[in-house]
Amino acid sequence: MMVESASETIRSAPSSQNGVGSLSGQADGSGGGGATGTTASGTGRDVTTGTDSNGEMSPAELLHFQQQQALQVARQFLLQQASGLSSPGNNDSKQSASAVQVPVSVAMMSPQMLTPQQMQQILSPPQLQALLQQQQALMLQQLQEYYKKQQEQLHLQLLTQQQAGKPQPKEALGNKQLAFQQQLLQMQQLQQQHLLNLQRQGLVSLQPSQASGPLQTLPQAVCPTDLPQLWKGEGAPGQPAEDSVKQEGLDLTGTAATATSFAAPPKVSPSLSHHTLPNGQPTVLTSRRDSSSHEETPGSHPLYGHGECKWPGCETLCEDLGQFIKHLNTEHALDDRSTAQCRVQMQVVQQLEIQLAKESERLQAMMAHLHMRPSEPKPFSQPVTVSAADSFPDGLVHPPTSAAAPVTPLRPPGLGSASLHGGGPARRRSSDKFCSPISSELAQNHEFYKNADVRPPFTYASLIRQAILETPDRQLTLNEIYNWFTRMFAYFRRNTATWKNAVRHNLSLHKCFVRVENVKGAVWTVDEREYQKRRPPKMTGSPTLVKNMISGLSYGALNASYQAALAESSFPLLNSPGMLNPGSTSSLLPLSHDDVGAPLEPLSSNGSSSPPRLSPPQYSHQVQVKEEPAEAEEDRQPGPSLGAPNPSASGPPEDRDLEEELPGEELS
DNA sequence: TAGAGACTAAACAGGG
DNA sequence: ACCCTGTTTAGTCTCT
Repeated sequence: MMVESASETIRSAPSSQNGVGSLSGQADGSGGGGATGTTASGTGRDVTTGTDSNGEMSPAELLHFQQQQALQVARQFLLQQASGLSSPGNNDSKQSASAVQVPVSVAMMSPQMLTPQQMQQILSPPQLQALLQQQQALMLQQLQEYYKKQQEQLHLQLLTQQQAGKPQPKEALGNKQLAFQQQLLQMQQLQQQHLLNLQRQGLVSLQPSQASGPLQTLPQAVCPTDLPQLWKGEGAPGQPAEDSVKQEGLDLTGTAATATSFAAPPKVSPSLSHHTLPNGQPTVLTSRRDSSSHEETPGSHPLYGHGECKWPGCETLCEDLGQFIKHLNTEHALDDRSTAQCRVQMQVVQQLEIQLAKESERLQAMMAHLHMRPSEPKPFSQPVTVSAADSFPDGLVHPPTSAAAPVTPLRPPGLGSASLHGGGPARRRSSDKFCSPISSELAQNHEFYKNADVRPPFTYASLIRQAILETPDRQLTLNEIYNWFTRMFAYFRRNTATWKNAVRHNLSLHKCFVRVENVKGAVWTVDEREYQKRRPPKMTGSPTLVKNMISGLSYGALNASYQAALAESSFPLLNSPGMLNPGSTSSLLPLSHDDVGAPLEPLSSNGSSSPPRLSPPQYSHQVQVKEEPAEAEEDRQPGPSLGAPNPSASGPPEDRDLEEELPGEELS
């Protein structure tokens, strides 16, 4: 009642989320990256200019200068490319084509007019990589030089102060250190933001090693672990941190709540902002937003969502953003604990990056084995016009691009074509039942769906059936079905009224669901024969299917949050003609057919207990179950629960599906 | 463009 | 009266 009505009110969220999505989509597509980039560096400059009074370039300015320099070099590079276009001996026809067509027009323009996006379209991925790596190395070098300079200066100051025999108050000394450290941290932040911006614009696709390189060098130069010691070493124990917090507090209180969302975090916990990949799904969901939140959702914070603090392991409830900011300042100030947590988080991210690299490699091998020719260079030249926001109108999964961009066009497991359309509860018409086998998909991505607020790309009917079949006696009450939904899918922990209604509707509507009066009440069972009838006899090679096939190849081993992270960068690719043009589609068809046919869900879902083709005995047995559930419960072997993903389910089932899918379809 | 499938919303009824 | 369960209808969207 209350819950229902409450959720009913929440229901309006999706529709509004669509609006948000479109908004962010605009921002993303129409130069949001550039906006974020300038904004990021802008805030950085605002922050830092005050602290640098020695006439030298502030860190922010230095970085800004570096960015400009990078752009200049890139432009020159482009001009060179444009002038040397007469040699179409490039191996990659696509790349050469894009390099030939665009630069000619681009070269007519003033080089300064080139935007990163344009460069991205013009340069081939390797070129971009090389270029940006070069620039990053340069930046790094200069930053380190700057750091050394600052350090020397500081030492000099300290020496002179000591020699002067006037023991400067500890606090003053500490404040100097503090300011210096702040500058360094801001440098890191700015560098990070710069890289993020570049990545966000698709200019950089850092391999894990590459990503960890530049990003880590500075933290190593100014090791985060040293920070607390620095704080404590120079000033009174805890005092500097307190001061800094107070300062931030002043800033926070001084600025409107709208401004706090962005001004506060980097300053309050610099080391945190250095790793904009906080843990877990919530952050993944919001971290993309954080780049533009100051533009569209001023009242948000990457570490704040659903009324609670998303700091790893915190989950403190905060009523509003202001309270959260307070909480952030008090509980997550720059101290040993926070620093340690950040380091842990950093390691988590690195591990994920490594894992991603491995899984990507595996995927490529798999796809290559299946003749999908995946190892083609990523079509970077494809303008990334399909914003992730379009793909995620609900704004739920907005993975950060700060992590290494996926090498292969991956997508989150659960996001079939359906999610491409409306996302959220919006129309997600899809050939869901043709999607990858729900059972294996669920088994492999169980954790993903469980944690990520992503709508599963399955129909209600298939989900209900799955829920029922997962139980030993193949029957569930309505409430148990509800519970299964909420247990298995984070998505269904919201909007309860909507999907529960849909579940009931599906149960009643589809003949494949049979209601059986039990002793305790009514239970629902699945009439597999009817269910199979629902399946159309033949598949066609629709793009949807191909997409589903791609998702069906699945990435079960991937961490859920990282899978979500993969989603964003993969969607544009999936939608790009380069990936799914008719030609490639046709080449994919055979496999897609197989895999898509795999939705012979009974096959994989029930493994041993439910043969691929439902033999009449099997069917009758199921009918029996309905009538005598208790009895059947005993002689039925509890089939491999899909909810508990078994490792074996990830491999063989696919093969089996591939083999038996066709005959299965003839069933109907 | 029509048809089918799917989703959402809502109304209604019966039982506890 | 309220809630849950179940049925039914209607509108809409997407895909073929």
